[in-house]
Amino acid sequence: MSNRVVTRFAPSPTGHLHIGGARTAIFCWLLARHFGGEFYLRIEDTDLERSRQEYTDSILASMRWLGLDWDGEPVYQTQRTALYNAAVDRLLETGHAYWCSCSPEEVDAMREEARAKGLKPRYNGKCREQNLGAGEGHCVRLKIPAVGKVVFDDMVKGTIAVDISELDDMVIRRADGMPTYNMAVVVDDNEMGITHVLRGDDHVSNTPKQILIYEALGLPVPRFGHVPMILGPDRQKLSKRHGARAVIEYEQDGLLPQALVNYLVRLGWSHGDQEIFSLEELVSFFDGSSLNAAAAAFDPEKLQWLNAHYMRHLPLDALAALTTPFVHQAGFPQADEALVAQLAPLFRERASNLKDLATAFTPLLSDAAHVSYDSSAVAKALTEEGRAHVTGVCRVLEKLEVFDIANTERVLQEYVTDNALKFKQVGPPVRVALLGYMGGPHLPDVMAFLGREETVRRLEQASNMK
RNA sequence: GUCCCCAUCGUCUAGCCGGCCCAGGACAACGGCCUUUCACGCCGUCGACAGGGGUUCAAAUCCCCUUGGGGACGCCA
Repeated sequence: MSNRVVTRFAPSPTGHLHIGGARTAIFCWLLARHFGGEFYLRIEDTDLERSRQEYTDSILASMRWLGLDWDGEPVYQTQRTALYNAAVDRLLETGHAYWCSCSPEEVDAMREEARAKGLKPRYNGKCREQNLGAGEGHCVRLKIPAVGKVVFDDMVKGTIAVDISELDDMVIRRADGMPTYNMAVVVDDNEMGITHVLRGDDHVSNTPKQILIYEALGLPVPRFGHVPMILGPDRQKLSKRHGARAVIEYEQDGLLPQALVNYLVRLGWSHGDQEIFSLEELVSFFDGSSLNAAAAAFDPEKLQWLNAHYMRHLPLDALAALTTPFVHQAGFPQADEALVAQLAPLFRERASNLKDLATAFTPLLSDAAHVSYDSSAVAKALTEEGRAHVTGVCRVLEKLEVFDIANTERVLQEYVTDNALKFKQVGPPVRVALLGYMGGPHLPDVMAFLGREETVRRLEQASNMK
């Protein structure tokens, strides 16, 4: 017996990859990578109505973006009906399953009746001993044991026991011949050699059902682990109201994948007091323990903080490469990576995502005529006196031979000293004249970037304002 | 309604096979320092063991109940 670890992530392609799914994918991936095992992808596309190829593509793209590589080719459930049917037939042959002719309406009535009595709504086993054969509208049900308990040791929640009286003879093959979810999952997990099933909390009640199928089939039962769902900031179920939820949306907002991964992993898992983890560290630390059994609320602010952290620590060329598309999107299609690499250092500590970073470049990339001036900043800084200083500074700057950071800084300082001023009197008006708002990078950095000609143009433009 | 799961600062969490915890870290908030603005960085403040019973010399840590939250009860996945 080897103790290899094989995990899988099994999304259904009915939407983009959401952060909840992304987190369980990350956990599964980490578990497999930590133990040097395998990680597979299975597309659960048996719901023909809602499944779409574009969503499969989107999910795979998000997985790649997050850096989660999978082994082999993704498995598609719609291509494996033969496998499921063989298993159902086997169950029929061994007497572990039976044909059922009850209509959905009849079953509904049974459930209603049970509920009315204060019991768990269940199918009452009407066709169980009928020995029906295949027939129009007949489905196949699993014949579950009459009494007993299903017990399993959950990796995150510990021992979970459910009495069989809580379960009923579930449908394993629909009247249309397609296997039901629980049936397909068991067949696939077994066939794919999955040893550890890590999935969302919402599946705990499916687990006893699946275990019953494993047992009827005489198959080894894998290890299960159910991670709690992610709640919204208001501790309610995560929904559209809570803003971006799909991984692709975070990507479009300019988040770094390592920040999202780091954030998501820390939601429900911890390693002492450590907050920042490289992927390598995660792989070495994550062994499936230390998973939190309680649900966690999603905190956009902490995500933002993490993202800002990663942006500050990214090598400049990498940051520039990632930011450039956002700069194009912000309306400057001519900007290249070299230009972005010049700008990024001036703003990277003031932005918490790539999109904001790119947007922050706007005043420097626009020409003088298109700088947008913040009216309250103008009112406050470009007073008559302020404009006089702007003019004064302009006069000395236009004479500067070498227009670089050191020289502009020196000249600016000299202007202040020579005129017995305080920097506070000069800095703000010049800043607003150059950028249009209060805030942003150091003035010499801004001037050096703009160059003498553009700097002078802006200063003159501001001197003549009003 | 029935069953299952969960419960430490506003949030993520450490601690949880009992004593080192009048509970530690991080985000946020607030205050300060740095500073040519904004930001970064640094320092500090505020802030929690849901409630009640047990067990024990000793409980955030073990047990029970209550309350609160979540999930599931489909021929969806």
